[in-house]
Amino acid sequence: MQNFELWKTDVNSQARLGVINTTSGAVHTPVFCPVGSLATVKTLTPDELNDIGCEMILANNYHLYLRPTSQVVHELGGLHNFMNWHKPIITDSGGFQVFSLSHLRTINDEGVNFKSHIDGSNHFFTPEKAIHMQELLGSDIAMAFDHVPPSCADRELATKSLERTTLWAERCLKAHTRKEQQVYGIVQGGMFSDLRRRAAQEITALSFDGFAVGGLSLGEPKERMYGMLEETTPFLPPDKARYLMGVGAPEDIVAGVARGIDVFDCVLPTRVARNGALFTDEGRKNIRRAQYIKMDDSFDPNCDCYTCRNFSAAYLNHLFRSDELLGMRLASIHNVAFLWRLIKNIRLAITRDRFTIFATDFLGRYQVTNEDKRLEQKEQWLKANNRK
RNA sequence: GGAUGGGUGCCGGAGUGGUUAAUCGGAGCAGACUGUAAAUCUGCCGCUCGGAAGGGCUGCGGGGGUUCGAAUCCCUCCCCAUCCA
Repeated sequence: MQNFELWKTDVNSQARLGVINTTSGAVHTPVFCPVGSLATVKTLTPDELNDIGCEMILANNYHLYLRPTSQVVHELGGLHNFMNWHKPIITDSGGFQVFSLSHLRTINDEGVNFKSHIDGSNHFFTPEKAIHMQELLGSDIAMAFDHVPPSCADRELATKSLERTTLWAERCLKAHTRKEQQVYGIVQGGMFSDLRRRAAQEITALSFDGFAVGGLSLGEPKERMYGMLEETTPFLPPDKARYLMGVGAPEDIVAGVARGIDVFDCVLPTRVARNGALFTDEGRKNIRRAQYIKMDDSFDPNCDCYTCRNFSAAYLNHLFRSDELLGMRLASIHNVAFLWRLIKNIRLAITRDRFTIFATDFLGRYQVTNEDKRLEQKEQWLKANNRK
């Protein structure tokens, strides 16, 4: 059985329909993977994810290595057993933490020295170690250890991280021993078209089971990100799965599929849910708003998720205003279910050769946050948190 | 009746002569969040005109006074808490 089967390509776009075959089962694509870095999709049980329909989730090598440690997870029967999720799991190598915890690490060609955010202890990550630890976790798909540069990286840094990522990719493949576990390589290249192309060519020359596009959606404007995608996916082999890392805003999933992406993962639906924002066909809406205090109807009448079937907007509003934990759970269920419904609709549209019509319709209705506001507030968040 | 301590913006609570439309919490009103150090962060939060910059008005229990200037000092009245009769 092939690791990836391409079933169909849309006639009017690059959208694809396919299936990823893993030892834990099949994953139909396009697919969205909720993120459970610490072996838990925050606030949700595996049963709830199953009820929604989720086919694959993402866990994090770095976080689990620090606690409870990869070895402990291994001794407890592996990640699936440990967290009681028996469908496919993809693990991030820790490459993203090279970016997100950049102030706690130093990097050279050999690897990355992290100062643990938990207790300050030092840990040296190498590509070999990143692969070995993911083998201990027993994920179905392991990611290569990459160097993620910030979106503002200049040409020099983007080139360096690209070269380092290629070097590390080769070492990852060489270190990999578990045949039943797939490994995906990652394309970097910053915000430079030619570097993206070069990275794609270098990485796809290696015998990975699938290919990821990394280093996007890190604060650059959306058009930029879409542009970079367009410079990358044409250089990826059609017979391997393509994974856009860390992307999961509804509009970006649609845009990504249109540009030939099969797999997405993102913390957005669950994080945003914990802060009271719910996805709707018209865009994200804050359930805390005063307008919902007395709304006895379902928050989203178009939604058939557990939350919308059983609770009023007024009740959700109350839970959030009262800081009740159930609010975060119900909102998370809704947001993950919303994305899953989006994925199902996308698949259906591709099947019927109607993807571009669907995409135009969806994007026409879905209100996206103003770019300037996004960037401004993101900056403020970073500033506030760097103080600590 | 007496003693003591108090009365500050929606609430709690700083502030004891100018830099105070008034620190800081909470509540309230909005917004952000993209391979999770995120149940986090940001802005607004007396009234009013303005898109904004900025302007006007009112304001620290009530009234009166001192002062160039008062939430802050003085007088007086009202109210609250505790204690004593």
